[in-house]
Amino acid sequence: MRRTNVIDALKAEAIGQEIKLCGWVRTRRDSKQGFSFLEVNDGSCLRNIQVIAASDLPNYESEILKIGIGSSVEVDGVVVASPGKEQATELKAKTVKVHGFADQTSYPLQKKGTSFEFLRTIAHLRPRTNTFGAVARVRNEICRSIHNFFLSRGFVYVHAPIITGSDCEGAGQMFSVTNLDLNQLPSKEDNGHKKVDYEQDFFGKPANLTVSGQLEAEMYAMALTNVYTFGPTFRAENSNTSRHLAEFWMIEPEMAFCDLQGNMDTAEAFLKTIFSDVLKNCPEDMAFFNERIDKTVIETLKGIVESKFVRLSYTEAVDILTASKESFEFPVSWGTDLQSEHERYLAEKHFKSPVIVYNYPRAIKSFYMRLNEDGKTVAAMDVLVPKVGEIIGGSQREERLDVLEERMKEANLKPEEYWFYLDLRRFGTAPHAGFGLGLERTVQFVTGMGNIRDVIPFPRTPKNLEF
RNA sequence: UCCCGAGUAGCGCAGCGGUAGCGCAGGUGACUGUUAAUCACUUGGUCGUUGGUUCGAAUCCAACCUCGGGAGCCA
Repeated sequence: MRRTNVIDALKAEAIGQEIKLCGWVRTRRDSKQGFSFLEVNDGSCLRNIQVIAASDLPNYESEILKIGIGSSVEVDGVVVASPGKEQATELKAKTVKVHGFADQTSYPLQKKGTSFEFLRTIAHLRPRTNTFGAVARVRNEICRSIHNFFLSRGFVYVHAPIITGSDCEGAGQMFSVTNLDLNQLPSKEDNGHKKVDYEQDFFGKPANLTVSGQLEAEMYAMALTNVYTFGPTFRAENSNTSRHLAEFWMIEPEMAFCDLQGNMDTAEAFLKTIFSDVLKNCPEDMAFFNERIDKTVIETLKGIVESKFVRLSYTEAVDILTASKESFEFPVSWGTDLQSEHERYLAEKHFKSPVIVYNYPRAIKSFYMRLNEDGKTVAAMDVLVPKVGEIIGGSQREERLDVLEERMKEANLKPEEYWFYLDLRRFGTAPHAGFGLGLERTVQFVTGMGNIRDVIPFPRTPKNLEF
């Protein structure tokens, strides 16, 4: 018999069908009238299906009465209309096969209140909870929506490498990749100093995990026009916040013949598509988040889908912040980077909507961002959303060889290590732009989950690598 | 990494100087087309670790570890 998912067995159309259903028991209730109720969940949706197991089943005494939370079962039976108030259908069991019991004295999950902190210590079991099941499904829907958005617009999905040889991508601290014996490192003399001899390492030179796929995406954009990367990214920063991970997923579109304006247009349409897809395709999970996690998520997402993002220059942002009566811990002045509190004020209080800030001072942004005509600012943009803060960071790239070389000197970078990046400007250069979207921050924003460690299956953070 | 706050039964928490308690879970029994079922009884703890103050420390102090909130870095 073909296996049916819980989500399908719950539909009224299923009534009368004979099905096989498999899943994990969330709770068992017994009736002395001669049957037990088993709430079974298989992750296909938030809800459970109620299985009616009658006492005349051959294994009723021996097995069914021993089923507790966490047991896995395979049920053959008929879907019938439920006399109960809480559900339309239920499954009347003809056979109940127990694949595995779960010892109730040691099974850590309960029917009632379990903290996210505790669930992180049992990351192998937490997907069996309502919240983490819903997060997994919404995260999946967001990924589907992202691919749909780009593929339907003719973007090519490019796989950027995970291991990179450029040790100065500039986006943060990197993790080393080596197969040298760390207890017996080969060394060689260099100007009288003993240094690790990387020539003996696997790649013959220092290697790291990528902190961004942007440079690689730019190379493909300069041939395929519109591309995007979607993969894991690594930062070895000692960041202990609810918004940072050492390993996270990032989406980086890169578009040739595109300026900052087009970049902002794409970013806005992109976020709106994701939010509306989730609202449309995950109504049950979103209702759950709205009820249990954050009473405002659905309203917020709907508002964003229907509204236009506020766009203002860095200079205008500084003017607004200076004019505001808000008392900030850090003073605002033109030329310094916006602090978290400033970004939050703009998105949460002043505009109460996503905000795109663009044209930042050149001194506080990366070398590859295109220098504006004023000579003081670069064509950078950050998309700020309430609560999470920066969700997208991007820019139009510097396509002029001489300007780029000048900017690299300012940043103390060695042009020879970026020879391929500079080649793009030598051979058929073109204006281009792109941005990076943090997947986990997007999942956080969409679900209302407060901690980024709870929107990725197995979070990697400083001193945390158990699973 | 910095500034706050917290670590007490499997989980959620109370106790804040005199030697440990509640709810849930687990166990036993009763009851029930039940809905995080309900009711009664019951098992369970070197109070994060190490050291100090004290006649006496879960309670006060110090260091460390872990977690949370905020900051920096950023996505």
